[in-house]
Amino acid sequence: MAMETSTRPDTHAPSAEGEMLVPAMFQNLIGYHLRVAQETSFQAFARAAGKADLKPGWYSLLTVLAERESMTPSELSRICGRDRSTLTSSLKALSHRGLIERRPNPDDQRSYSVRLTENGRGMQKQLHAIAVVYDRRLDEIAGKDKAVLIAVLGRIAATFGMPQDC
Amino acid sequence: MAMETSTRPDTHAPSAEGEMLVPAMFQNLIGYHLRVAQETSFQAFARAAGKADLKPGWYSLLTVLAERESMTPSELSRICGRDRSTLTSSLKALSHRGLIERRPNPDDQRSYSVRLTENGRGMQKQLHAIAVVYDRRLDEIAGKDKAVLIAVLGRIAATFGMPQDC
DNA sequence: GCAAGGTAATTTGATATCAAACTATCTTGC
DNA sequence: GCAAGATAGTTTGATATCAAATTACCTTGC
Repeated sequence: MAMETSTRPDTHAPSAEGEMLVPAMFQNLIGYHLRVAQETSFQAFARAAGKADLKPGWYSLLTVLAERESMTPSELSRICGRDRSTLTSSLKALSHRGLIERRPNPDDQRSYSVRLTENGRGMQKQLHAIAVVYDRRLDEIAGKDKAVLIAVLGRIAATFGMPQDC
Repeated sequence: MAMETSTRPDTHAPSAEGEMLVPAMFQNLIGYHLRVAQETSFQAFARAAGKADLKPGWYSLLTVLAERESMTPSELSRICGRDRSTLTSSLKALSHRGLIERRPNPDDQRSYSVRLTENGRGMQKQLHAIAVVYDRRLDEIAGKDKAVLIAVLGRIAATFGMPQDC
């Protein structure tokens, strides 16, 4: 079936049973392959991070914060593509653990801004290191097709990532 | 930067604000683009399905069942890549709504098999129709790169989708 | 200046998910 | 046969997510 698995075709029983044979109806659906690839690779990252007692879900939050002096929850929500109500609890946890700090916005009593603490920056760096390791494997897998892959994925995100309707 | 966006560079204000500008640190990470592309495109499908009062999460379950006379929950779990405990509640809901039926396995009292009912088959067809519509847009976006895309995604899934360790 | 409507964050409620503990049953070794 | 261990499914507990409702504050039109 083409697709040379390349690495060790016989050690530690890699074939076996579980390999998740693709249902025929999904065979030709990009969405299916996209989903499976994303889920499996993210779970690998999450397992590695979890083993080091790091919360994989915090990675993007911390990273986005690492690139800006400070942001409001709503800005973070837009950039990370998570609902504001989701961020409420994440930010509560991050702040509880001293990874971020909040400070009131003097111009708007409803709002506040968050920024990384030193600890938060440290955790971001650790998570980023793990992410980079996993992404190197993705690089190898993509090989010469990396640029095409990223371009296509970018177009998908741009097309479907619009506000609501279309 | 190569990657001719091709389609309408100016109509209906595509730039605007919300476009989720990619954080610099993620720019070169395949995993990031993979995640965003998957999430946005799946959400589009889920919204469309939800509007028709169909549960998008049931799609893969029903589709897998549509291709086999019957299966046990454990087999479904392996094929769909969901934990067995997750399936317990899904199957309860599906069966509650008359979309599947369970029948005891005479050879093993612990187990049972599930199969689609006529209604279940109908719902699968409706969901599949919606999925196909969305996938046609993915096809357009991928264009000539579709084969490469699917191949790379397949390799990613195969690499990371192994049992546990490596 | 004040009422009407908009916006920021939170709370609440629903769903999906996994992992670990549990129950019931089956299989194996002896 | 029967005890020990494996397996099928479920339950329980934790987390992540969204959507809708809520509260507090801001902005605008007049």
